[in-house]
Amino acid sequence: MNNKLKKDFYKRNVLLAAKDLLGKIFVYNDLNLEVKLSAKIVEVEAYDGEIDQAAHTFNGKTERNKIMFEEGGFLYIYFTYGIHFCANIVTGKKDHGTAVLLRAMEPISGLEVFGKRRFNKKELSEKEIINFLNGPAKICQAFNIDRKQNGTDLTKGEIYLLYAPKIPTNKVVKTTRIGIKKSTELPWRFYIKDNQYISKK
DNA sequence: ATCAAGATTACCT
DNA sequence: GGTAATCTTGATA
Repeated sequence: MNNKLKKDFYKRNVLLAAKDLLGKIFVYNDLNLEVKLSAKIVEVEAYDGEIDQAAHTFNGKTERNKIMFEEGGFLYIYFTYGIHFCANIVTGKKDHGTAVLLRAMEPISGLEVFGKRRFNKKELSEKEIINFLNGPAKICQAFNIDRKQNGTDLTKGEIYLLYAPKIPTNKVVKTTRIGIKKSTELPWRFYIKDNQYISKK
C-alpha cells in the first residue's frame, strides 16, 4: 500500500495546502543511513508572493526563488543569517510563487540520528527530544537538509510525505507569522492545538 | 563592486 | 529580555 502524497495534493492553493500539511508525515529515506528519518508536521507558515511582502517571491523570480514558481511538489531550501537553512514545500500552479515553510515537527523515527546531529549524543532526555525539530532551522539540521536538497521532487523516493487524516479545524490554531517584518498582519501560521512540539506559543 | 537584510538559534544576564 | 554568530542574496542605499 502506497500512501505517499501525490502531485495533486501540492498543486492546490497555498493556504489550503498549508492547513492540510498539518499532521502529515515527512520522510527522508537517506540511503546512507540504516533508518528512514520521519516526523509529523505540527506547525507551518504560508507564503504567497502575489500579495505577501514577506514572501521571497514578492519581487518576482530570482536565481534563489525560481523553484517556488514551479508547480507544487518540490522542496525550496534557503540559507539565512549566515548559518541556517530552512525548508519549504512548494505549492500551487506553475508561475505562482507560493510555498509553505516547515516550522516544527514531532519526531517519529530516527531519534538517534536526530540526537547525534542536534546535540552530538545519542542519550536523549525528553526535553532534548522536544528540541530536535521545534524550529525551521532545527528541522534542517536534524534531517541534514541544505542546498543540495533544493528542488527535490517530493513525488520521487528520497524525500516525500505520507498521508494522514486531516486535522479537524477545531484543532488547528491560526496566528500571525513569526520572525518577519513585512506583512505581519496576515494570519498565515498554522499549528496543531496543544501540541508540545511547536516552536513558540 | 558594494552593502544591508535576513521566514533563526543558542547562549548570556 | 538581549544579542552574537555568520554569509548569501539581491538591490543598488
